Amino acid sequence: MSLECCAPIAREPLSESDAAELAALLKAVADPVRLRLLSIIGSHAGGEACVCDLTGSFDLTAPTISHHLKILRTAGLIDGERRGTWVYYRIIPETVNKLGALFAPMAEPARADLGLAPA
Amino acid sequence: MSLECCAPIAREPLSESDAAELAALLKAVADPVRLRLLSIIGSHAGGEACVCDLTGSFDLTAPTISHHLKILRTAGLIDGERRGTWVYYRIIPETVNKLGALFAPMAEPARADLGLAPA
DNA sequence: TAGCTACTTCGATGAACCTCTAAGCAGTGG
DNA sequence: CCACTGCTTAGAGGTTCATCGAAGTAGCTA
Repeated sequence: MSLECCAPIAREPLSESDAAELAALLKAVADPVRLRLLSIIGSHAGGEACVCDLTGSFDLTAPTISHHLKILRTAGLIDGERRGTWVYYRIIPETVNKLGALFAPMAEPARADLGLAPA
Repeated sequence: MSLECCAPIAREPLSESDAAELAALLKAVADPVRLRLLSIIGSHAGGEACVCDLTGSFDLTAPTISHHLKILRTAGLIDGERRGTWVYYRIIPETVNKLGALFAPMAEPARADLGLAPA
């Protein structure tokens, strides 16, 4: 899937393979814990956060957090790097932008396209 | 959740309740079949499509398509209306736009915010 | 009324998923 | 070398989910 994968969702029918790839990406963010992980990492000072900054925000065990981070990393949404004792995660903006492009703002009525009503 | 629910994902940490609501919305689109259903409905002439226009595009039974349409409708992504024999579905743009706002384009480096280093 | 088509609801099955505990790996420091 | 902390991997248990066949509802037509 290229960086600029697909037209906005309502522009033209998605191919089966594009839909599969986008669905996999969306499944990675379709979880409240992972959504909050992303937002915490992305808004953290320096653009990155170590796992120790994350576990405190959840009533979950460390292995569970690690599991969610792995899913985000596998999906290409974040990248992790070990520096000494700690592992730091950072958002990969290109992947997030792909989702933004998919749901790019629609015109509200979406009916002008048809020549139905000039008014 | 208001129309303009949340700041972009990487701007500030999501609240637990916002994350839960957004995750529910994302789970509705995190499926290749539903993604294609949305794109077919949205790009169909007239901005709407009847179920009979949809089933032909999938190797799935009618109950399964109906199941996916119900999930999209429950999530507020589409709206259905019966006219005579057929049922027509239409995208609700406001809900789609909510997702677009969540993944609004990020600046690529995202490090200028810190005053860490101009160079 | 009866019959036909379009679509939805119901109930069941098998796969995928979130969470945990236990155990393993990496790095630091006595 | 041993102990300790930070994080990940492995395996298990309970829940959710996609899909199907069968049955139900809604509308048209004769």
